[in-house]
Amino acid sequence: MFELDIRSRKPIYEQLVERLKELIITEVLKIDEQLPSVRTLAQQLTINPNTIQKAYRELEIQGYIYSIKGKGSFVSSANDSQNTEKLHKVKNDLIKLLSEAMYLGVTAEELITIIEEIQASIGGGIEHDQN
Amino acid sequence: MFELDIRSRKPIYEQLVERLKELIITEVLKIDEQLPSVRTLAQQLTINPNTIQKAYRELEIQGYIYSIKGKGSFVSSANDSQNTEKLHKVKNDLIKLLSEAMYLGVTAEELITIIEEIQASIGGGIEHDQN
DNA sequence: GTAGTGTACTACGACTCATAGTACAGTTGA
DNA sequence: TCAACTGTACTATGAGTCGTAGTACACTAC
Repeated sequence: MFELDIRSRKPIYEQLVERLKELIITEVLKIDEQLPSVRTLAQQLTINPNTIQKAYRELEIQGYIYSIKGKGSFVSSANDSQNTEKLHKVKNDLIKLLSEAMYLGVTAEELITIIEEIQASIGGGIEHDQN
Repeated sequence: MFELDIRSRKPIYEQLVERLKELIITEVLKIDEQLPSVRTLAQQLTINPNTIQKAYRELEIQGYIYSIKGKGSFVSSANDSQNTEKLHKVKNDLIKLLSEAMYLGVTAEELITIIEEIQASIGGGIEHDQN
């Protein structure tokens, strides 16, 4: 489920944040699904529970999960009021990355194909839920 | 030209790398154009020349610039053999970010519009050069 | 020879990260 | 009511990274 790259410059808690975010976005983890507990995941990954807690806290701040003392941590629904600010940041990052991709030779057509592939794998599911 | 966010968690040299990369990608800095020298830019930004050198070295590793001892640092042309590996990384990052954007409610149409806008501002220039 | 250029190294202090350890608050089920 | 789970928060410590100051070498151009 998780592959931590201990030798990466990227902090372990950030790798966790990214990986969990991916699992939520790709709907491997569903809304209201419970995440592994801080202690359980720490044991599984052989890292400190505080490190897990730091990742979970960041995900909560970004609105991806919610936590209840005594019960656990769960996946949030996507429509969160925080998202407008986060959306702005994601769009800014996207513009930079898309520019870089095009600078490196990726065509607009290739990029559009990537978007369509993503839409087919997750976008359709979201639209289906909205019916 | 540069705005460094001293309070950012992001290291200064990484901010420099990103900003210079943007200037190269958007063709504010042109191929073979000389960058400010390490010492000059350090003075302008009131930071250490070693910090500048670190940023310039990273840009050189990524293939965006080339440096000549005694002469200076210059913008590389885009078609560099390293780019296939970097392209792969950029594509992977893009897929994640595009997925996140769509998860947050950005439609495929909006994303395509963004791509077209980028293409209009820099892509056209690149295609023009290829004529 | 001077004045510019890049490059590399050491040493140091500040900061971040991950850890170990501990403790408190809450929930649930027996 | 208690045990076993859950989340949350804190301190202290060591390791690693970052940016700095300082220094020195190699190169180019005039």
